[in-house]
Amino acid sequence: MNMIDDTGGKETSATRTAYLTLRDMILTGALPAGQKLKIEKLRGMLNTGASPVREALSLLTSDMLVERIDQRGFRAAPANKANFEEILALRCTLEDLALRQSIKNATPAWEEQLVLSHHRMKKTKGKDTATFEEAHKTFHMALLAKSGSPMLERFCAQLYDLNIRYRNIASHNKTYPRRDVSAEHDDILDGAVERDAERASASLLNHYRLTGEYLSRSLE
Amino acid sequence: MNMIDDTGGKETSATRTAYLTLRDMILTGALPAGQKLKIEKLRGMLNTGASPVREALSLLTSDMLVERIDQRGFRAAPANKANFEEILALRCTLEDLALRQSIKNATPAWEEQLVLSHHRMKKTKGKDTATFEEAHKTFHMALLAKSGSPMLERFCAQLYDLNIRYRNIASHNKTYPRRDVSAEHDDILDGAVERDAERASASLLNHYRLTGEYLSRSLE
DNA sequence: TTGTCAATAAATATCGATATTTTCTGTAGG
DNA sequence: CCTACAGAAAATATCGATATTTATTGACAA
Repeated sequence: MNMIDDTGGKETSATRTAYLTLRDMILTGALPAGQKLKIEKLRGMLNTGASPVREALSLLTSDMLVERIDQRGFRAAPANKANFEEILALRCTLEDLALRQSIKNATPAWEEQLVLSHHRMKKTKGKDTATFEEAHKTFHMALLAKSGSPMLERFCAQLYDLNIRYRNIASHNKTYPRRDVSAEHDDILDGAVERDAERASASLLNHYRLTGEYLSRSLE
Repeated sequence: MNMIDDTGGKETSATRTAYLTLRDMILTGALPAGQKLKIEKLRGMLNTGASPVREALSLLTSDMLVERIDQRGFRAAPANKANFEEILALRCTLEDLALRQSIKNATPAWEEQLVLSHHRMKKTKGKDTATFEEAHKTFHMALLAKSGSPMLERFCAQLYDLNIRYRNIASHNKTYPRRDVSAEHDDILDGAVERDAERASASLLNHYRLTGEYLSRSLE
């Protein structure tokens, strides 16, 4: 089979590769919201067959990143202000819930994982965006990791990604707000480590709403 | 092409047919929880090709009814007590939220749709289970229809189906509880129509928890 | 001009055949 | 007696080729 990877070391299926690539392209905006996703074209980009592409797109449906219309193909999920605000509101509700439960179920291991992922996130400060984004997500998910409800965590992760997508879409407008995001993260961490649900939750929601308000404005 | 439907009137794709059939089989328990879903076998059952089957299974992943493990196929989502209780808890949280928002956004049209779907549900009392179940779901979803958040409604619908699945799985144990489900529905409806969020929500959660407790016991 | 409809072009959906990978099984070595 | 491993069998994943469906175009009649 002919995959670009002639360095020898690939271990994953064509479907998975296509899934990850397409996912990334939609999240970063390389594939614009609402755009028709034609199999032939994607098949060319990823140089793979039609079946893996179709399957990857079907899978992306779960993440609400792709819409499927029977008999007339796939398209990148649309993006608009209302949808963004819906995501933000849901996220606040669900993460608040998950965070409080996590604090209730807190263990030393959880706490240490928190400190660790927070530290690692800080270390990525200078590096490229993708590296930071990954560490950032890891930190936020670590906060929820003891909610005791895998499904709730899954919902949160899904909403997190959708939110990132809007961040990427909006970041074309260059005016970026210069607030102290790092301090906000510290607050959340401190609240969680001290098992102070009120403080942790307030910091978290504040963190989301500040970004949210800014993004919302750039989506007019 | 050779589809069983020789009455002439089919309008839907093979993938969609496969999706609906498989979905139903998993929800009713015809395909037991945790079971390996072999393409060849399913291809035989549905007499269709491998592609529609694969695609249907990928789609069912969204509904958390099927698990996909890269390179080693699909299986029906597992079922156990912990998962059931997780679903129940999430459902209570999310539907409570959605119902309160719906009442806040209530309109005459919503109210009338509620009365209508409730009436229709009552009329299915004697008929077969499938007919009742459909009307029952319609009524419950109508309650949430004005939440203002399509994604929230989608989550609720998803959880609703997962719950039904457990009902079907557990119903093998014949001892069915004889409570007045009809009265419970009336309570919810009354609360909603009178825009009494407290009452409606309390009735709804009571309704879920009563069934939940029973089901939980039969899942030992 | 404008709307309708057939012919054409494009894209999706599906099939059947292989290539790849995983799982199973029995055997030889420790 | 168990463990590791080669070979066979089974199942998944993928390809390339068609059948079907939807979208487009352009001619013709109102």
